[in-house]
Amino acid sequence: MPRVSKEAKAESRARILSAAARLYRERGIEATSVGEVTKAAGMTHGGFYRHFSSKDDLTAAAIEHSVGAWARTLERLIAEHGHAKGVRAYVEMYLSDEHIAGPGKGCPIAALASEAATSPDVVREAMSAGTERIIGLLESALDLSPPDTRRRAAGLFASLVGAVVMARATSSNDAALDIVEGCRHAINRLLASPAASK
Amino acid sequence: MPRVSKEAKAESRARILSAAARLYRERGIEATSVGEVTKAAGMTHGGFYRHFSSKDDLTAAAIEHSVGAWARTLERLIAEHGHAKGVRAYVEMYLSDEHIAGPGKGCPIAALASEAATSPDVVREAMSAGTERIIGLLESALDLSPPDTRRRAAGLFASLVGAVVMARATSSNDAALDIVEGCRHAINRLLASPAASK
DNA sequence: TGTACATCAGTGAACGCGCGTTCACTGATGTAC
DNA sequence: TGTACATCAGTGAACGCGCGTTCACTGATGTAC
Repeated sequence: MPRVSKEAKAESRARILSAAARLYRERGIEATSVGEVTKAAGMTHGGFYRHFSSKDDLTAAAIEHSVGAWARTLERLIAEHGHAKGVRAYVEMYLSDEHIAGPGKGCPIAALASEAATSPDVVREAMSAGTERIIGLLESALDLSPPDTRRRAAGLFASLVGAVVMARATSSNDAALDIVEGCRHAINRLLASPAASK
Repeated sequence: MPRVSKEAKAESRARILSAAARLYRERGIEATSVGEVTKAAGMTHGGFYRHFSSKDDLTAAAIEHSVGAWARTLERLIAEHGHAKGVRAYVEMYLSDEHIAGPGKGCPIAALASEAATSPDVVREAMSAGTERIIGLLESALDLSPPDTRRRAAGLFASLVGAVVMARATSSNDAALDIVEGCRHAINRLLASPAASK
C-alpha cells in the first residue's frame, strides 16, 4: 500500500496507539514487540517510524493515552454522581472483577507501574503525570477539608493500585478476593472518617 | 576452571541466586539476562545450566529466596518487638527511603508483582506463596480478633505494596513523599481502629 | 479546472545485536579397589 | 592408604531466533502552475 490520505494517516496512528496501550497493559512493555503492535493495528512494522521515532516514544504516548482515558472516566463519574459518590463509584470500578481480569482495558498505573520504574525517563514522566492527574482529581473530590487531603487521596490511590497489582499476581482466586476485600474495607473506613488522623 | 568441590558448587549456586534476586529487583526480570546474572556471580554463562534448568526455574527460585528473606525479617521484628510494635516496625521499614531507593535489596513483591502477573505459572506461584506467607504473618500479629483479620492484613499489605510501587514509578520526589505519607497515615488509622468496619 | 510532479504512508527485505540454550572440552574432585 | 578412573562444574564458541531499526521501493495524495 502506497501513500495514504492525511485522515488515513491519523487513523493509522490512532490504531497503533490503541493496540500498543492494550498490548502493553496485557503483556508488559518489554514483552510486547513493535511488530506485534503494528500487526494488531493492521499494518506491517516498516511504516511504524512514520508515526513514532522509537519504541520508547510510542510507550510514552501509549501511557499518556490510556492514563488520559482513566482520568476522564473519573471526571465523568464525579460529574455524574457528585464528589463522594463519584469517588466510591471509581473505587468499585477499580476493584471490580472485570478490572482485575482485564488489564488490557484497565488502569495503566496498576498494569505498568513496576515496569515503568525501570524504564527511560520519557516513560517515567508519562507515568508520573498520569499519577499526578488521578491523585489531583481524587483530591478535589474529597472536599472534606482535612489538613492533608492530597496525601489522603494519594494513600487511597496507592491502596487501589496495590490491591489490583497483588490480586493479579496471585494465582489463587481466594487470596485475590481477600486482598480486594481488605482494600475495599480499608478505603471505606478511610472515606467514612474525615477527621481521623495520626 | 574444571570440576569443583561440592561445597564450591553450593557456593556458586548461592552466588547465582543472590545476584539474580538483586538484578531482577533492580532492573526487572525480562530486562535481566542469564549472562548478566552469571557475570555478577563471577562465572561465565555456560555453567549456569548445571544449577538451574532454565531462566524461569532461576526466576522462581530467586523470588522464593528474596521473599523468604523478607518474611524472616518480619518474623524477627515480631519476635523482638511484640505483635503490635513489630508490625509497626515492618511498616516503617517498608515505607523507608532506603527501601524505596534500593529495590535491589527490597521486597520482591513490590519490585516484581506487575511483571510476575504476566509471567509463567512457576513464577506466579512463587509470588503467590510469598504473598501468602507475609499476609499470614501480619494476620497472626494483628491479634485483635476482629471478624476479618486476614482481610485486614491483606488490605494493609496491599497499601504498602501500592505505595512503594507508585513512589518508585514517580519521577517527582515531592509526589513520592505524598504517596508514602498518605499510605502511612491510612495504615496508622487502620491499626488504631480495631473494631471499625463497614 | 486540468495537468505535471514532488511528497511521503506503507511494504517487505535486510541490518546488527543480544537473547536463552547447547555442546565439546578440560581437569580437579570423588569413588572403587 | 595409595592408585586408577569415572564424574561433572565451569569454560567459551556456537546455535537459532526475535528484537528494534533502516532502507529501497511503490504509487496514491497533495500541490504548484
